[in-house]
Order: sequence, then structure tokens, then C-alpha cells
Amino acid sequence: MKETLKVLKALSDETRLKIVEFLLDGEKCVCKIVPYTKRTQSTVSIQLGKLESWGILESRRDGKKIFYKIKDYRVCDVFKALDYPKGKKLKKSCCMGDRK
Amino acid sequence: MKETLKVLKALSDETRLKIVEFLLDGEKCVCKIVPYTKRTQSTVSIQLGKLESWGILESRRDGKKIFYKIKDYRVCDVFKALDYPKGKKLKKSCCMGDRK
DNA sequence: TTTACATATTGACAACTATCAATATTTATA
DNA sequence: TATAAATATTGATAGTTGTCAATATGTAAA
Repeated sequence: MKETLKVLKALSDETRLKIVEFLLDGEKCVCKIVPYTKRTQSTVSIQLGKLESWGILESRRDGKKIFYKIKDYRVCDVFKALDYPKGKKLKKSCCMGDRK
Repeated sequence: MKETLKVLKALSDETRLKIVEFLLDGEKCVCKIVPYTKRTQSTVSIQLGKLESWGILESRRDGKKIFYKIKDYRVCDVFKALDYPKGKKLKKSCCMGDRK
């Protein structure tokens, strides 16, 4: 699949959009992501898996918990382009700082 | 459907992405869009209809021909955010000029 | 008004996708 | 080692979506 299309597809589902938006201000534990999205644990896990396999997110384990964060910063650019979420300031770490 | 999601869904299909990209440098006739996308006329017509109903494109008739152009300039911002198409300069008319 | 052209609509269909409950796996703790 | 906690995987299913051929609609020209 084309690179551009991959990023757009990643954000074109409500659950995934919510997940990525939730991660705009930094790394989060799955146990926090699940209640935020209001989907079942399995559903969220599946979507997290997709986002990671597409290179949008990356994860790390810390004890029993797993943390996800944004890996492909183009999603931040897309959020900014769409001025979403409105008024929410995106952390430097997401949009500028960590970039290679 | 949420506004942000609408724009992202509009661009998350290969045919629609191609159409919008083709229109980045201005209005085009359906008869030009169809061969560019390499899909059947009916398929392109359906996707054009969706894009228009979602407010992404708008159309005008000129004799037997119908011309489509970008209406929601946020799609241009998304393209720019993704640096796509690479190296292609977006026309002022799309990205700046016509904006209200 | 008949014909040809341009585009839209319809109906059918296959492919894909998101979702959930149930179960499996992995890790830490008692 | 047995148990509990956190997350991933599986299997089933319902709903959505993109596609096409065929047909309809609208428009201009002969």
C-alpha cells in the first residue's frame, strides 16, 4: 500500500483516530487507552496492533503493562493540518522534539 | 460523522485519493478524471458523488460536461502535511487564493 | 425529434473491516 | 508453583464499501 494512503487509512477509523489523538501528548498505557476509547479490550488491542504494524505507533513493555506512543510523526502533521483537536496544544515531544 | 473523520475518510480510498490529488491544481472535467483513475466511469461517478456529498468537492455543468473542483481546502493542508505528491507544487488557487 | 455524447443511478456481488466474547499468553506476585 | 493481572489472539458475525455492467437521465447537435 502506498505510504500516504497508509497514514490516511490509519486515521480513517473512529477508534484508531481516538487512539492516536489520545497519544498526541505522549506515551500511554493500554489500560488507559481502553476506557478512553469506550471499546472492549480486544477491539482496542486489535487496532493498536494494526497501528503498530503499519508503523504509526510503537510499544514497550514495563512489567505487566504495555505502553504505546506515536512513531510516525506525520500523523501529528495531519492533526495540525485539520486543526484537531481544537485548541489542544500538541506536545513538543510529539511534533518536534523526538523527530529524527 | 465527525468533521475531521469525514475529511480523513474522504482520502482513505485509493480512487478518491487519486481524484483529489488530480484536482489539486484546479478544476477538471469528469471525462479527464475517469481515465486518470483507471476505473470505470460508474465507479468514478460514485466516488465523485460521495466526495461532493461530503462537501469535499463541488461541481458545475458546462454543456454536456461536468467539472469538479476542490471545495474543502483542508484536503490541501493534509496533502501538504504528508508532502504528497512529492515535489508537486500546489497551485495558489487551491491552497490559498480562493479561500474565504 | 432523433441521435450521439456525457454523466448519474441501479442492482448484484465479493472483499474487507470493526466488533465482541471467549480463550490464550505473558508477567509479576503471593 | 499457583494465582492474579494485563494484553494479545481467535473465531464468529454483522455491517460497510468498492467495483462493475447495465440502464437511466440529461444535454447538445444533426
